[in-house]
Amino acid sequence: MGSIEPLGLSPIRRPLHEETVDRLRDLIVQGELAPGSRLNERVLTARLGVSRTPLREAIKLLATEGLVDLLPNRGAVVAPIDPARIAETLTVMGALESLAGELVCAQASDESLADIRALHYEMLAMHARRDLDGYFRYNQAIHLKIVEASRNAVLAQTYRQLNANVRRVRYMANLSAERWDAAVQEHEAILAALNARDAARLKRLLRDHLAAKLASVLEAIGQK
Amino acid sequence: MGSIEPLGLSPIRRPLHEETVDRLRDLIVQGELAPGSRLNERVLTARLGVSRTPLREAIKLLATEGLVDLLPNRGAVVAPIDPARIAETLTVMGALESLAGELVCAQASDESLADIRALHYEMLAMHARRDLDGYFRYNQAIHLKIVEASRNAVLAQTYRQLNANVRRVRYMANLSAERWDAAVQEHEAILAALNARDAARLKRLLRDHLAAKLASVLEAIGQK
DNA sequence: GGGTTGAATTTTGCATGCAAAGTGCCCTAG
DNA sequence: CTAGGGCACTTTGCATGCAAAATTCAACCC
Repeated sequence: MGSIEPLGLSPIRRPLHEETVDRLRDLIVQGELAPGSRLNERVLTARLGVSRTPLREAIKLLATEGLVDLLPNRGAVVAPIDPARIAETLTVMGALESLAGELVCAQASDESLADIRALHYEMLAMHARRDLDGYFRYNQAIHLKIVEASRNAVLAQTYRQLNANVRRVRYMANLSAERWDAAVQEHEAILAALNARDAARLKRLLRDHLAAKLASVLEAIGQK
Repeated sequence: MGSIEPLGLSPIRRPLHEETVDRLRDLIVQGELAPGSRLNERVLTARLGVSRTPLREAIKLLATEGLVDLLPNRGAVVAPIDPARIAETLTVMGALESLAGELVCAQASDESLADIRALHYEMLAMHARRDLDGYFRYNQAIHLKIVEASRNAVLAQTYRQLNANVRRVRYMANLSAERWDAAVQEHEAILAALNARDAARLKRLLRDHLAAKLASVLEAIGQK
């Protein structure tokens, strides 16, 4: 029954196609593969060190995430960053986070809330020392944590999927100082509502927060 | 520039993997491939008349939709119908429809609303003649149409994806007469709010309607 | 000189081959 | 008769082969 693990060494290889999806997604999200650029299979197999089969499976998965566009008989390109689509995505994410907030107030464990609080203060620290990258990381982590604390796996997965598409603009959009400060204020309010488990208020705050992010992101894109 | 279409004849073949995703999804949604049954590649290639490559791509896509579970090195199985997961999914769909209702009131064209009205009356006809299958079809069509009328493609796609998973229970759950009548009443109210473009009311109605469906579905599953 | 055609090359889409992991059956030992 | 081990078969995961579609590029015609 229980097979013997070879001495702590856990050579449980993840399937190649999974690994490839993640690596390719990272390349796209971080902008290393620019929006609009073609995904040449030969080039990518060389770059990623996998054969075409798992690569193609990965490309098709990312197409359903909206990160790449499939052109029949002509391969795939990194999906362009379409402001309208980003706006649509953030609208949906707003509704999802809003639902998450409601669920969190109703049923999240105190430990989850404590985790979120901790992340919040880490984020404040990053803001204090004007570390934008660090701030983004903790900001992301907080929103993800809220969604996960909702104890609704479908919600969390849907949110993560949409999020990949939005994260791409991060690397283009350098927050204005005012917007940054305002966002931190909004997070303070969110944390307060979370502590009070005030579902109605939290819902509204999260939704407004996402709406503000939408405005900020669109402005940043517009400048490009 | 504009290439000439070969005389109206449009022999544009869809990619095989796409075709395969759709066919396989139908088999699963309609229960022809029972929950828990293994997806043997050799068997399915024979049944669908495609080779393993597009089939495997299709299976991986359906895995992200949650219709199949991937077991590394042991293939794939049709995802079991998990009441908890169905509940989670319907909760998320409720939030999405609620958002859709809001958007529809704000910005849908009068034509879209007219389409929905028409579908509504078709559905009433099916209810009148106690045609459950026809009723389900129009019911589905109405909900999809609402989501599409929101003019948010991301919302629509997300909704459709979640919906596939829920449609499976349809074929198991034979609505009680009371619940059926109640659902029709709810639809009447929804249509009224839609006509009045009363966003707040529509939001609430759609959310409650989904919640009621959730209860009904869970009960039906419970009986199995 | 500009535009068009067409042949060579590249690239994709799908099929199939090969090795490793998994499964089950049978035989044997107790 | 049951439990265990080993061997053969099946199935998956990944790599590669092959044909068709698309792209490129250059010669040619007007």
